Amino acid sequence: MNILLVEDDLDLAATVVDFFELESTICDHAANGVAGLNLIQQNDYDAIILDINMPKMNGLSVCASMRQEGIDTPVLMLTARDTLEDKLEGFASGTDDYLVKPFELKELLVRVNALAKRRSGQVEKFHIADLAIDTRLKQAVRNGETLKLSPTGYKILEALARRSPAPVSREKLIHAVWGDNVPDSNSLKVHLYNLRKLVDQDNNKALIQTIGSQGFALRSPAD
Amino acid sequence: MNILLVEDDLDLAATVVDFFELESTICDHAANGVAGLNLIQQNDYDAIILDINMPKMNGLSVCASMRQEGIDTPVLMLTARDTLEDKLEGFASGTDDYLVKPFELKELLVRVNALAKRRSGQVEKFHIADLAIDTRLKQAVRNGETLKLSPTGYKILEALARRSPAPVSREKLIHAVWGDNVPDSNSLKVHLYNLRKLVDQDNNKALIQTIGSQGFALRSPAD
DNA sequence: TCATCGCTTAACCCTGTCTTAACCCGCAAT
DNA sequence: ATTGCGGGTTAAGACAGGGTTAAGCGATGA
Repeated sequence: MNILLVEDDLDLAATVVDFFELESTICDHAANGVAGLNLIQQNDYDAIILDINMPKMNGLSVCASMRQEGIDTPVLMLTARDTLEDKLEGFASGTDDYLVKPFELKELLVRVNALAKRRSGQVEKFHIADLAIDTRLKQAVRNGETLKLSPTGYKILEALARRSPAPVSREKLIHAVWGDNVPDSNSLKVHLYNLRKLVDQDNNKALIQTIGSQGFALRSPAD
Repeated sequence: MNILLVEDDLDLAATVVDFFELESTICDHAANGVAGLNLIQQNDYDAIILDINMPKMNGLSVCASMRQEGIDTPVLMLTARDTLEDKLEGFASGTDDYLVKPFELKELLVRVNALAKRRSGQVEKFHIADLAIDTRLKQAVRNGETLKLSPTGYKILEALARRSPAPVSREKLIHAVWGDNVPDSNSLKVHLYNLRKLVDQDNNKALIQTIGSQGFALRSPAD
């Protein structure tokens, strides 16, 4: 991950940068608003932490400017100002979150992570062996090839992936696919059969496994 | 806008609901976690406010469950618990923001708005492959040529672009174009057909794609 | 006033998908 | 040995979702 900290208190900045690097997050730093805005325009960060009180250009202006330019990177404002008016002003200028100093580093971390995760489109991706499922795009890829799944087939696969490597009972699967309108015959069997053909046929490793009278699991055979 | 409040303190709930309705935001209410989860599964809210301490099912479990099912609606947790551990636990279960009681109604409002706004997007320009959309000028350009879109056609294209490359459901598209005054027949089909003729006809790459029973997506075929 | 444009509507068709009902097998319990 | 059960495999028909067309209507602007 790649974030930017704009903060004129150099001690604090160093602490924050170090802390983020421990979490294997690259953290650029700018010591004033103008320098920060330049970096924002040149790079594509996953999130930005903005101090409000800064020389040259304050955080509110930086945020408003970047929004004006159409940059929608998530912003978290960091400041000692804690009145309601200050917060409202912050959100009015387009910030996504507002944290008051003094703060816990860990809280800053989880808040920034939450912002960044959303930005990437709540990337919910599953990887089971060489199978990748993208829940946002509603598609699955195995061996670099996008699988041509039917709508129902995809739903079953996603439900399996969500619980992987644990087995999913028949009832859970049926509920995941049909909700409460359950078809009255062995439709699920057939869908599973077809799904297996698409997912496992061209491979020596069968990922869709039948577990006793428990249900089905998506995992590599070794596990 | 359409949000959900899950809160067992009925007095507080009534206050919040009233406050949001003043801002012309429809605010559903559930008095416990189980009821809340049901509403979440049945409806598509712009944001959800979750109390943590509740009978039957606490807010953390509600949040974790909905995320498990792939519902990525923004969540704001509301609670009297203010220790760092509590907050970390909240974010670990998948919340987007965390506000400690007692709180100012206005702060709740702007935070919820910030969460909801991020979903609808505040970006002005989109680029999907060789297609460029300018939401300010309300026009789209492909291969250097400005497309002669009808008003409705443009609205559909913009709605698709905002979620690109993820698919957009029929319902979402209809809502984006007509709001609540929904035409009763297959108007959307026809508009999509016409839109495809304008956008994709002169190109080998068809950007407007049909995704199973999920909806439609704007993305290049390779993805 | 007329012409044009865009929107809605209702048909129609086609294709891919879902359901259904078979039949098959192996295993375990009787 | 037999029976029942859980699961796998097929194929056929029904069905729905989506694509395509054309006609009519209202609004808008010349």
